[in-house]
Amino acid sequence: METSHFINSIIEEDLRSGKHKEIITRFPPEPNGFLHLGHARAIITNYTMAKKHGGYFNLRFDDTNPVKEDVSFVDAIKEDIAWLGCQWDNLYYASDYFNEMYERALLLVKKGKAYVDDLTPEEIKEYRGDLTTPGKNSPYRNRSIEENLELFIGMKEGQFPDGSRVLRAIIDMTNPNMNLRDPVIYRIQRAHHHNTGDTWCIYPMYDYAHPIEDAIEGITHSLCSLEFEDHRPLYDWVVENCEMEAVPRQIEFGKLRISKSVIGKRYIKQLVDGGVVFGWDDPRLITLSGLRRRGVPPEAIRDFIFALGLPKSQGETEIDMLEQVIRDHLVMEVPRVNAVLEPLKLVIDNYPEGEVEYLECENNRDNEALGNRKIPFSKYVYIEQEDFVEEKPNKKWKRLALGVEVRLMHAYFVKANHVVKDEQGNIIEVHCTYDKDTKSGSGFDLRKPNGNIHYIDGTLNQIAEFRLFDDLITDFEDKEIPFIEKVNPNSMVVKQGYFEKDIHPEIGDRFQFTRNGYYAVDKDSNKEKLVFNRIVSLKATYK
RNA sequence: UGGGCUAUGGCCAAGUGGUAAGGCACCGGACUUUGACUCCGAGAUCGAUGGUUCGAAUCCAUCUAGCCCAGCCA
Repeated sequence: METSHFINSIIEEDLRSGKHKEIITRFPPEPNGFLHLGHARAIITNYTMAKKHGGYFNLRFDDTNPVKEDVSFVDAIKEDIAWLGCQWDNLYYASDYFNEMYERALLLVKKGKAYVDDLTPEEIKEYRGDLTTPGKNSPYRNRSIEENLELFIGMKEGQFPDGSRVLRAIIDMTNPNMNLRDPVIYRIQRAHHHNTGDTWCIYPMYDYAHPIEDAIEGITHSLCSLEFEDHRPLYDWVVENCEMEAVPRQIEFGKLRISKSVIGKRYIKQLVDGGVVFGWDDPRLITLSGLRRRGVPPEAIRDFIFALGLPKSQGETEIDMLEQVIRDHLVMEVPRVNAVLEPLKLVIDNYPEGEVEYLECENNRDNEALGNRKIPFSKYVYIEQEDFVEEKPNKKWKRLALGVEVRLMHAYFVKANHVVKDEQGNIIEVHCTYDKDTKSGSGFDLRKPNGNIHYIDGTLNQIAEFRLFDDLITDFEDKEIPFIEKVNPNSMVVKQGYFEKDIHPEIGDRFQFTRNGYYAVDKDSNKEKLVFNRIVSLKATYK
């Protein structure tokens, strides 16, 4: 798979020039939510860059803020990454480095590069200035090194209440880059940490912790998204002033955006917490667990990510592209079977009552390796309601209609003669006659049918539930409407219909339903009923 | 209005001075026991303007538009 983006070029240049002998990358999720498609880009990119150049790839949980994080996410994140096929070489936690971070902070204080500030959060904000106004130095900025040392140690020893003081880097309060206006690097926060328990009551801030984590692990290229570009000078400042031996390089790439979908963790969380969806693994979500449950193969996700490249531009990719990559993956790989989602009974008047034929049927016409199977056929069958109309509407109609002959795929030509309706005028039965000379496989070619439709035998079948998914969110443009009110009430439509009798799939198994789409067996299936998720429909040039 | 970044057909994206790859979508057409698949074909002068050059999407200048930054979040 082609990966010739600008980051790849930088890496190859670093290898060629001898700057690095091996490439070490990392994926540093914060364990505070589930992974989504956007993370997939980061994971796959980091993994691929390391593996392609013979290096290694670390998974590191960026757990520097215990009040926001939870172990429950750790296992889910690991599962998602493994599912994507990006097995990490090392598993680390930022919290493993708390001690070293603390020592390096001490070093900064001793070098006169950091100070303890007693300003309240509100005051810090005031002193920081704004986008066009330079900040002012904190009155505590010129404390002596000794005093700073004592106070910072005091912070660590738990002598001060939460939020009463912070450690700040001494950089430049007038810098046009807000990140350099004496950034806070340690805060006091008495919270139980999932990894370090109650050992610490001070926790490092991301901007301080991250470069140290990278340097400790010898990360050569620290990839992140565009919003951290402004943080790079601070990243470099920390590496240099903390005197880290290894010098990782931060490189930023654009975030992934997908049309007609929500990708932000906080938006997805709203949907989950609001009970709008089943959970983080709802098939309508583009979380990795949601995509997995829906039936999307991980290879398709990787191809999709590669197909997009790794730009710094800020576009939004149409979801159709993802869907097409998924189809491309499934078309040759999965069996093509039959299902009827909205059944209409077809009675073949001249077919003997009680007789059953088992007809030969390929599992995938374009992939013989998938073998054959037999499907039953008898006097009563179900076809899709949308495959019949009383009067053929136009020349392009390639389905059944009164007086029209079509082929029931793998079986015979049938011609519709009359219908039976209920009191409300709904068609409940279509009566037709079949021509026994037209049996599939017989080589009959004296007439062309008006199309080919599929069917499920009227009694030899199993009932199934089909879940069809549509856009979760509508009205993306309207910024006035609260996000949660934009949820599409028809984002999931459930149909009860029939599936072939002799196929007994496992959860997660994927199929193409002829003339309909790709489906996967959902975990809600049970002995009484199969439940299928529609992964993606077949392309339709009619309708 | 301070700083950082981005700008190639409807969407994504190659291209880094030599005369616009590819994918998705769309529109034609062929094939077809899935209106699927497959296969042909159509479609941009590169945000704007001005300059440098024999020659520019690629270099320079100016402008315009969009995104990000004022957490003791990551």
